[in-house]
Amino acid sequence: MATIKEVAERAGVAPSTVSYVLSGSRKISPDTQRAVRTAIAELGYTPRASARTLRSARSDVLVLAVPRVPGKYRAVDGRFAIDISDAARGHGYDLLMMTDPEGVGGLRRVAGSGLADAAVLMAVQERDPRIDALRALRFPTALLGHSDDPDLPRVDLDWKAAVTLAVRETVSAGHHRIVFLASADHEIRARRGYALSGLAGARQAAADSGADLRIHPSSGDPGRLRELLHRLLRTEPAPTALIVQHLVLLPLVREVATAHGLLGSGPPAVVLVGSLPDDPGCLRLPRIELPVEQMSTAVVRLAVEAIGATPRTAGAAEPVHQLIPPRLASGPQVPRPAP
Amino acid sequence: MATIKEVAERAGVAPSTVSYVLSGSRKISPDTQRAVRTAIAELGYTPRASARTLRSARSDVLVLAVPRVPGKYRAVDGRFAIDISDAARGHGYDLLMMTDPEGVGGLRRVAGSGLADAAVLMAVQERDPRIDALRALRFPTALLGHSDDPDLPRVDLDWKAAVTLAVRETVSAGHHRIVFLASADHEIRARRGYALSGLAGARQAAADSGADLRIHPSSGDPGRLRELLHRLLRTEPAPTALIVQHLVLLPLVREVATAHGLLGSGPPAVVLVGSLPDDPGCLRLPRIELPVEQMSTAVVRLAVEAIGATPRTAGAAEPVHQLIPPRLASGPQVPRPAP
DNA sequence: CTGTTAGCGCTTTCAT
DNA sequence: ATGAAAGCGCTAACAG
Repeated sequence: MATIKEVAERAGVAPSTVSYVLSGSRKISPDTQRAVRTAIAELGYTPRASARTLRSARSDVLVLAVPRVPGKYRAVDGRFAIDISDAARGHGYDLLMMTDPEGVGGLRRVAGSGLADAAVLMAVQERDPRIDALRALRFPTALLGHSDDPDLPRVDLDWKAAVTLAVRETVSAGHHRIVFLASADHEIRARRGYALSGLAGARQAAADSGADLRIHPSSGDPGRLRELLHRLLRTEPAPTALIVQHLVLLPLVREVATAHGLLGSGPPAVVLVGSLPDDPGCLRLPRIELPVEQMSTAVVRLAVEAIGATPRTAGAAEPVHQLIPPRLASGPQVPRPAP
Repeated sequence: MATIKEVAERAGVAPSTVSYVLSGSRKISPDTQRAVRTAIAELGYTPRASARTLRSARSDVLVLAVPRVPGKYRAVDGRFAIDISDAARGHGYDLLMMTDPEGVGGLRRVAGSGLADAAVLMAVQERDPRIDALRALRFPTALLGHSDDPDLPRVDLDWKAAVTLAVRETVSAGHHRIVFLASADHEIRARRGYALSGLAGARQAAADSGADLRIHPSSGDPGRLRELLHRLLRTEPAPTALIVQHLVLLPLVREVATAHGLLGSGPPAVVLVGSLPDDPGCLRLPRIELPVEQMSTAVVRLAVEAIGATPRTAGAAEPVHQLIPPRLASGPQVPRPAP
């Protein structure tokens, strides 16, 4: 409601002085400071974001492109949205959601209109059209998740190391016959980064440890997955531990694992890779969590840095590719196999 | 990059004409239209949001206040954020997240700065300070969830009817001894709307149906809840069905229910109230889902209507309190009790 | 049917 | 240490 002019009048100074008090970019006498601050408080003045943005060409807003598949819902998306919003506030930015039901148009509009200063792209696919659109606009961008694109800064969990770590922990607990339930077959066919890296990690861990690691893609279809799991766990000699990267159907996995004695009254011989922090469904299982908060902080930092870098230093330094090292969640340990 | 002036020059018209072509608020000849649209396309022109907002005092942005409890995470919040973003786009609005780690300051700043035109408040508490702040600014607001406040439009699931429906369905399937696991005791003590309404629904359903409905608050503590559930399900004569409103620890509930034979190879005698749509953890259970999409659409509509209503019709008509009627999710039915 | 023009509220030179 | 004033890009009232 109140404008900078009204504040200035009430404080008996020029509008520019009020502006300088607010921005701190000029030395102002203590007396004037006090007068201005009093007037601001009395009028409940808040600067108009639009005027400030129009003038300064900075909106202090980031836009988050959330992937959206109608009918499907991935809990991880909402979780990142919230954590990234927190991280953005920590850098002085607000976060605008772009759920993009209209394809790439929404993002282009927000970027082109100056509504946001930079974009964070989630769950990037190979040859993502959103990347092309933002690049065409020379819009500062940071990626969350795997991507082929070598030019943009990005952050991801080191999925290969994560699976390797899970296998290593399971082997050191004494397990020799282990099933690794990898990402779903459709994710592998789509060449998703986490899916391929997970597989690579499993293969390497198998070679390194010499354990009998039975690697198998999961399935997005509950019926198929149930059948598959029964088959894998029934195989003789029976596996004593199960490592799961495909967590979407975790309840089903639990059910089958329970039937085969891997879960029950004793400590669970099921290890999760990439679970959501604080997910009550995972609390009692040994696991490597998706470091959502850490990844959010990191990707926001990259996006903000890209704002300063883009105009002048057009791709000067090499882009940052930040792989977060996995950590075993504190709490439940991988149990030794039954004797 | 390009401005309206450049478009105008290229099309050989005045800037205002370009503006009118864009807004459609004036009749423009087909020839001029074409020339302008061509110029827009060639230049890749996107109007500056800040200039438009400064001029028109409308930002076409809604702000969503997401409640945030450090260390806790409720999957439902992220889900609503995404669905509300979709709904907002459907009304021509973008959605700004406000995760409010700084308390109520962020919301006040966004409202006061004109960054957003209206607010949607999630998970409103009794005597919510955010409501006071927004009311002081006369900022258009709509609420999602229960609230004491009678003055603001709001949307919620009709939790009382939901629990009543769950009980009715369970009774008509032939169950006579039923346990209702209500919200957690701390939620009831905090007088959360969904908790109290759920209890009320259960009491009324018990009275109406004459069934042996054992109503009990849940617990947020896993250890306590496990013990409680064992006790409730062990009581003789043994209950044949379990209705659950407290879903946070559902995996634990499943575990105990399985041990008592309510879940297993046969159809599940566990009924959920307020589960998230598409949650793989709930797919096989009979349930009344939280109608997230419907609620999101409704609350966005109320927020948008509040924008038009506030300036002139200051609280003219009575505020809308929209209770969404519950529906049994298609799919699994409540099974008859074992003979 | 189209053009001219006056600001919206702020930041930032330039001037003192 | 402070003021004065230009102008960011757009919309809408006014003027043909």
